[in-house]
Amino acid sequence: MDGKTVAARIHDLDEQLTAAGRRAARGLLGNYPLLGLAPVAEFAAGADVSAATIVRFVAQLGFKSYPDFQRALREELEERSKSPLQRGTTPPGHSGEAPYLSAFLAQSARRMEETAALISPGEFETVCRRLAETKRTCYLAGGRFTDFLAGYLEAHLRLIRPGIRRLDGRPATSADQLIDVKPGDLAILFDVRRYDPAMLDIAHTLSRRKAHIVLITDEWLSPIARHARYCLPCRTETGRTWDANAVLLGLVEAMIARVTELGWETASERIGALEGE
Amino acid sequence: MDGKTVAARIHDLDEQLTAAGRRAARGLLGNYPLLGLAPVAEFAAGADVSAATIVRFVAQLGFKSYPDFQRALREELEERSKSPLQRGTTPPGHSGEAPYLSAFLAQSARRMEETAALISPGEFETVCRRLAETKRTCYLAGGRFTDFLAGYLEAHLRLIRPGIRRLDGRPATSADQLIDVKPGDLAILFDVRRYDPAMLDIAHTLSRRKAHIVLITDEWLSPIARHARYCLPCRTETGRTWDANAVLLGLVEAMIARVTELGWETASERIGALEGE
DNA sequence: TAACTTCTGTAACAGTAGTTCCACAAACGA
DNA sequence: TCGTTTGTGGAACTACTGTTACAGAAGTTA
Repeated sequence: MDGKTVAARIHDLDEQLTAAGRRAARGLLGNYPLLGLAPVAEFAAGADVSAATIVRFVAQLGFKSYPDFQRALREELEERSKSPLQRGTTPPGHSGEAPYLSAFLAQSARRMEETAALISPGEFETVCRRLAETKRTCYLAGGRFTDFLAGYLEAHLRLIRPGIRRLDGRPATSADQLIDVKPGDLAILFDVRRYDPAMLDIAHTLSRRKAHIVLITDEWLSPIARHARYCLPCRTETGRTWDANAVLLGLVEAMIARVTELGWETASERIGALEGE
Repeated sequence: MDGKTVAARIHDLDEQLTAAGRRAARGLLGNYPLLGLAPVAEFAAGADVSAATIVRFVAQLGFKSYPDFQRALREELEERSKSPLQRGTTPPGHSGEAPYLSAFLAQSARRMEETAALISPGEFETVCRRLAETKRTCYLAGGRFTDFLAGYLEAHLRLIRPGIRRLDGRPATSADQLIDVKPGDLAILFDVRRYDPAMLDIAHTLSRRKAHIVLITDEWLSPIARHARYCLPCRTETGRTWDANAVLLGLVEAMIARVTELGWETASERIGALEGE
């Protein structure tokens, strides 16, 4: 027919799709283009709609029959395999306007890649190794918009190893929570700009007790950096009202993944217990 | 059947193949596996043999029917698209050990870009518009590993507009929290795999009360999708123990950014108040 | 709330695909 | 060279898949 990919056609329709049609579209885009190469019944089952809806959907895309649609998918797949450097799932042939979401996510993605250049691989590895050792207690804390990161990391680390303690942000209670800190204990602190004075206090205390601080921060570096033994900065700048904390979560997930690998003996049992709960 | 690829099976037969069978084999291997996904007649034409030969060839490979053979090819293709997750944009300048963090973040970045293709721009925009309207109450809830996302979104939305309510996960209390829900109210639910039954319950209740559900989920779609008016799926698959939830946070941040823009009159005052606090 | 419009799934239909049979052609052995 | 065996393609057959019509459900508007 014409040079448009099926995926592009789907995005062109977009608004014109009905509820069930949209489910079909999602199903296809979800595992593209394989679901479309299956028989109608299977496609329908996979997208949780009826076969009739699939046929209507395909007709709406501009194909005169289902086999016709499948042929287009196959040809598309053939083209793609011919030019191996076909990156990005969004071909540049997109018409006019730049979709807000694509642009935003692409920017976040770029920040994420830049972050890899910002952090020394060796430092990252060392931090993960220290986390995988179960001998020392590990403390976690975050500020106003980063506390949830501490929570996320805590939830996963608890599955992987014992000896995890999370500090809540209130200065009054944090003092109590820090009494047990021993020299050589690990503390992971999150602090991004509009840096939190309470976090700095905690860092001071930890430093005085000779804990080893791992700081996860932004490219401008929290004042805590002076007390930190390890420092993992992320590129968060967006030029908008809010910074990109998704990059921090990306780093956290990388840590979780690496620590899971390193402590797999311990972790696998514990995770297994979770699955069977 | 078994784990062998079709290509491997062909090589196993090899000697046992007849002249025409070999032509079929050559044709298939020539543009693998696309020719096998075509109808028999086309496969036959492409390999320059008769349709009957193709059927015999497929039977020889150990498949009990042609559709069965095609299913195997599709599954194989699916597997193949899952495995090259490791192909990081590894800069060649790095000697020695593989930079784990770079590879990981590159993968996350890639998932983020793919997510843009998965979500319809119009749907995203519509959801943001609805969020920027301050007339309706907006409810938020998340599951085990996604509750923090609801929390993050809540914290920001509260700054932008009034009428935000977060539901906690406990079934006992969630019922109480839902009594005030009015038809047309918005509810943003997070649910990723190992889908949370409690979330489904909440979705049921919301659906019964005619709330409009916005579902943020993974590419396999939570069962809540059936009740959702808007559905925003993210690519989270990593092939590792844990999925990539950073992508979800990326989406959430995009929503926050867009809603901030749309409701700037209201938002700027409120944010100003925060700065000066 | 009620009438209207639009959408969606079920079930019957029709067409096309995959399958099988049979006759012929080719290769091999006597 | 002839008979036998094996491989191959054409054509009829069958079964399944894609299609379509219809009725009920859902959503929308007054």
